[in-house]
Amino acid sequence: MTSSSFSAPFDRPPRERRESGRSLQKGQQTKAAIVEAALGLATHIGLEGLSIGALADVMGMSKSGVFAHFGSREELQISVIHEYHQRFEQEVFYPALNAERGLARVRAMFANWMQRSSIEIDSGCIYISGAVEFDERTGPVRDALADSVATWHAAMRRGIEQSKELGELRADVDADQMLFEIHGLILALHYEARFLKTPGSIHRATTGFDNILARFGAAASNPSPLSSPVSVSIPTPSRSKE
Amino acid sequence: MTSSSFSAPFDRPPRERRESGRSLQKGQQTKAAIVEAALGLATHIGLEGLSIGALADVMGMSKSGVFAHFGSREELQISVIHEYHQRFEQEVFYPALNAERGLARVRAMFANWMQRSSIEIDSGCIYISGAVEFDERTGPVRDALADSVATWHAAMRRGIEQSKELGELRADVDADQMLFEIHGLILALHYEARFLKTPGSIHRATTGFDNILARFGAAASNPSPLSSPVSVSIPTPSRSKE
DNA sequence: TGCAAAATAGAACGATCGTTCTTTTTTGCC
DNA sequence: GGCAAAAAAGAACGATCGTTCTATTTTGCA
Repeated sequence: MTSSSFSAPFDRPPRERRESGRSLQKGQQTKAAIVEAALGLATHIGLEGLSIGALADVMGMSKSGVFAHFGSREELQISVIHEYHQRFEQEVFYPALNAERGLARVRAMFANWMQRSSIEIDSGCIYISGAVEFDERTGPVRDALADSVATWHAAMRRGIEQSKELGELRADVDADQMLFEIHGLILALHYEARFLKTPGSIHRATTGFDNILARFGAAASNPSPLSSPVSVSIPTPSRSKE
Repeated sequence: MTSSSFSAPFDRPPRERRESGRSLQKGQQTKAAIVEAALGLATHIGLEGLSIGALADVMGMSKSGVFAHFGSREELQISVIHEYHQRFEQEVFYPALNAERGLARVRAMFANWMQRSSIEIDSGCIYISGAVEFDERTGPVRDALADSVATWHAAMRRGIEQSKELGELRADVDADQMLFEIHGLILALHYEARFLKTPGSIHRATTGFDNILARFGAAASNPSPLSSPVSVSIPTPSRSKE
């Protein structure tokens, strides 16, 4: 509910267009529709592949009509990133807050992340394509992208730290190390399922997560910690939705 | 030495230009120089960012002069992929064959892979950027890329299987699962070090590999398997080069 | 209903793209 | 050294790109 922590770098729009709080002006809702269409295009072909001409075709508008809402292509790209950030937040982060603080919440975060990633096997993910497109550039687009990713990573790291404080993870666990390995599972899923079309990748990612949990000290919830330490599927007890 | 296994899909050029085995014609060595320059550009800006005009500038040639060597941009991209494949092969795979069959060789493969990945934090990697650029396309470029990656994965999987046969890994280890998790470490390294500029990513990747080895049954070479199961750095005993 | 402002359309710009065609230069062998 | 072939250059093509400018339409409030 609270939009305090996760959405730190992207606060609400700076109160544009008058001081009226009434229904959206026509231009504003058109802009929102353009951003939605742009996000749909960008996930598939990337932020760099996104062109104003193609976007205008999709919208049934003229190039200049679309362009006028943003003033530059960079501003359009940043709008798409902010929109993606908000959706990620609402699909992955907020629902996980319904789970109990600690390991249950970390599990919920990963489960939600996996659900979204599974969908993005078909649609694409601008956190991943954007990283490749902007990894050697500077500027506001790269910064918006990196800030958004860093914010999500910070949220997951916080969950891991809280699990440590609650004794659900070993006290000597390196949260950054654990996050690094989890992130790798998501990236491998995207690579193998979306590019290589390898079957069974989703199961490998979830199995990898269970393996990481077992190793980083979540052995308490593991019924037989020594008999089969590999590929043990630890069920998620309390899930909020899904 | 033997070019038997790893380089399966990319055999030697089909004996172009006469049947003479003598020194390279002028055109051939120019083409080789173009491919080298193209590879240098493509690793930084991607196979899709690679333009014939920019390549001509780098080479000090005309666009049409460069173009004539390939006949199409796709053919240029495929040539770059083949060149990258060969270099990867010679830097990562072949040297690892000097290590003993089994876990030592798997360790050597990963160490060589890591060394190359560490360099590619600065230069980029077309296996990673290419996956994002071509994950929703069909055609010869995507196929060349996917085949090259799949061939390398097969080589690593073979090393894991051999380690199982030699009893250096648990008999019930899922080689695809282990490969998936290792691949994730390389991808996370690239993402966090190259895009996010997170310090310490190289150490996290090597630590992750040690963690995977410890979990998948390489406990025999681990001096104290229970005291500190996290972040244990298992030294690589016999390394061929480096 | 009228009118200013906002939203959209339309045309054109310079630049770059891959590609084709023609011409010139360079190469390698007799 | 001459000569055919290979290699490279040069110019031009249609297309698309982001962007700018002006004209037209639509909106929202008086």
